[in-house]
Amino acid sequence: MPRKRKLLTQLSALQSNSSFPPSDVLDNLSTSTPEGDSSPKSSKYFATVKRNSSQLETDFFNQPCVSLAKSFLGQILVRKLPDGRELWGRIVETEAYLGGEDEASHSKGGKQTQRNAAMFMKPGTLYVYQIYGIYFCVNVSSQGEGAAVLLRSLEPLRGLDAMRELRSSSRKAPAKPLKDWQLCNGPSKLCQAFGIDKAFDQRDLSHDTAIWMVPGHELPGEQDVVATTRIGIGNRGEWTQKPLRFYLRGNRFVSVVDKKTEREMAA
DNA sequence: AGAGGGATCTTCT
DNA sequence: GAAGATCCCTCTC
Repeated sequence: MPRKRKLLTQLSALQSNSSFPPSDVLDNLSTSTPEGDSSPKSSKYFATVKRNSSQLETDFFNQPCVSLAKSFLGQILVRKLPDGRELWGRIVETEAYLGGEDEASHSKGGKQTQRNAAMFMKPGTLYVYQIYGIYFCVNVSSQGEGAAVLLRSLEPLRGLDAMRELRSSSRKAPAKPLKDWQLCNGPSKLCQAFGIDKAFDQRDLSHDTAIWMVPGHELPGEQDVVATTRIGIGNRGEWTQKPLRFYLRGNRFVSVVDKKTEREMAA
């Protein structure tokens, strides 16, 4: 489905009331420009009003890892940049990393280190680590000892110009401007686009002022979620093949599509 | 369209 | 000392 039409669908769903999400999400929408990027900085008072009742809290994050990984799909990650600009992205792809027994997890064997400490913290705590010396990945701690959910892809909703800047700055050739679908379709790309680095490690998603989540208005049903193997974990025995990656079927912003699994799904 | 390699550095063995 | 929950560019078919 064309993107424009999809956005229109979302918008009309919002405006035709529905009790969900609550009012301040609507406020955000109605006070933002369509572009969202060049909007004037809001006052402190307004910013305070903006982020309270609708944001996802600890009780949401406090669910088993696989359950949380699926529940994230369709929810919205919000990032407020130092200059006041807000970035919005709809979560479309996640991976569950269980503690202890999961051989592909940084917390395998139940071992806690300085790096992975955030995986053992309260649900909703961010675990950010550097990979290959140059990139970052962001996880959210879930219920369960050492368990966390990796955020793999977002559908950019607001602040796309800022995302493009952040993504392009760390690349070599100026090249062509990135397409919308290239902004956040990968765990390290979304970190770049949202300005998430090591400084966000161990922060609490339900109390931070620079990053938080709000409920999405278009949540998927069972049929819309593809469950398949995780990406880039190498050979981890039986854990290599477990269906612990989840993404929205048919969404253009997913990083890796598994057509075979999709064909095997019941229509 | 797909394969292959380089970048780059922290963490843990 | 080696590996790594990645990305991007280049080469080849």
